Amino acid sequence: MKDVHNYDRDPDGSLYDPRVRAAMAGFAGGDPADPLTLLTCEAGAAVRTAYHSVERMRAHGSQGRGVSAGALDLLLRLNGSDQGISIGDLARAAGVSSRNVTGLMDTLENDGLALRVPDPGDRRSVLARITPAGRAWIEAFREPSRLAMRAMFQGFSAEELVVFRDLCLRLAANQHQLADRLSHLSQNGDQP
Amino acid sequence: MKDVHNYDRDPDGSLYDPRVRAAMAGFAGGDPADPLTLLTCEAGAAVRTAYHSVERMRAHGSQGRGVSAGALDLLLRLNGSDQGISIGDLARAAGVSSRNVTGLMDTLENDGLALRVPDPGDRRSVLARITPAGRAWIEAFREPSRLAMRAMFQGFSAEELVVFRDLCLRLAANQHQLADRLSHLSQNGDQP
DNA sequence: CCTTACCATGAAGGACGTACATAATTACGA
DNA sequence: TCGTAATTATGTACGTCCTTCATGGTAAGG
Repeated sequence: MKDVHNYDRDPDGSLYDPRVRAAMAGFAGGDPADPLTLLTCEAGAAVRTAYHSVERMRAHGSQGRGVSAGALDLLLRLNGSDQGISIGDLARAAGVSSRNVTGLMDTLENDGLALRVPDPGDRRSVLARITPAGRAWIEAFREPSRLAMRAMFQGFSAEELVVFRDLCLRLAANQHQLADRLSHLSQNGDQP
Repeated sequence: MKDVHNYDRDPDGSLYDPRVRAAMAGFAGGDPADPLTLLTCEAGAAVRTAYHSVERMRAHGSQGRGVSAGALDLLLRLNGSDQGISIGDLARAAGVSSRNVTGLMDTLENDGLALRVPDPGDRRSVLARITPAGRAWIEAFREPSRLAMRAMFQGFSAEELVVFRDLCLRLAANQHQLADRLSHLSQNGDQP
């Protein structure tokens, strides 16, 4: 499991993964008129790597306390709301299926960190709400998590963090727009 | 599953997710002497979002052709090598357990896209090698994937792609250094 | 030679995520 | 008003990724 992390640096000083580049060169490779394809492939792989790193750190901090990654996501969102959030809204906010949120809420409810209350305005709907125990859990989680996050982003300036967030969300926005277009294409015919 | 994607923009024009910020404000929140913590939390959440976007696009392109995300990762790496790569090396390169790579190789071998050959230099080791069918699969996958990647990173300049890759890998490098330090700490006593 | 370390894999399990079907409820149109 | 369609949460059933621990085969160094 020990990963010999030999990233290299391009002439401009930016990091890259030589193994990824070797793999992608044979894939996106030969066309010199299209250097952007190689770059996008490398960037896509880098996102994957970064995500795994974040998840691993998160696991160290939360999994040891009995809450998994997806459940933590929900709990943090619930912590930002007092009256509760419906299952569907949570699913849309997190970009996952509502069935998934139902399952995560089951585990949170079993642990006593959240509970379901009926939505007074819609009897089909269920509001998920954080419990005092949930808030206490988050409170205990706060400081170690803060330190871990700071360590993860060690060496990042505030400007770099902002740029990073912006690039990540632009990626997500592009994907979403694309997915919408694809689903509309498959629903309708062809030309507008 | 339709996600109403209402990201907002900070005064400087950079994207942020208001729901994440609301959740994180209550968590990393109040301390005005430490604005970086909120930023790091937002950045961490953004990585997660971006990763899911990439995975979803990848699923559209490959899962429909019978190869899952992890297996595709392996196949691309194998495509960059002719004589083959050992299971352990693949695991270290991808940052996952070797057991995991064994399982993914099983599926690739069942599909005929890769095969195992004995390592002439070490009879314990097994070299994973791509087959002609594997290369043909990749060839067929190349053009749709290229288009999808270009669409995903639409609006990204070459410089932004480089910066993005650099930031992602710096994150991964930090995490790795941190994990090493933690494991050493738990192995040894305390002070150096 | 023999102990130690390494390699791939079997076994078992956890977590995330999906699709489809269903019952309850709401919304809307004739 | 009544009936049809849409929405909400959830049951059922899967698939994939990833992990840890245990095991048999092999290499390396004393």
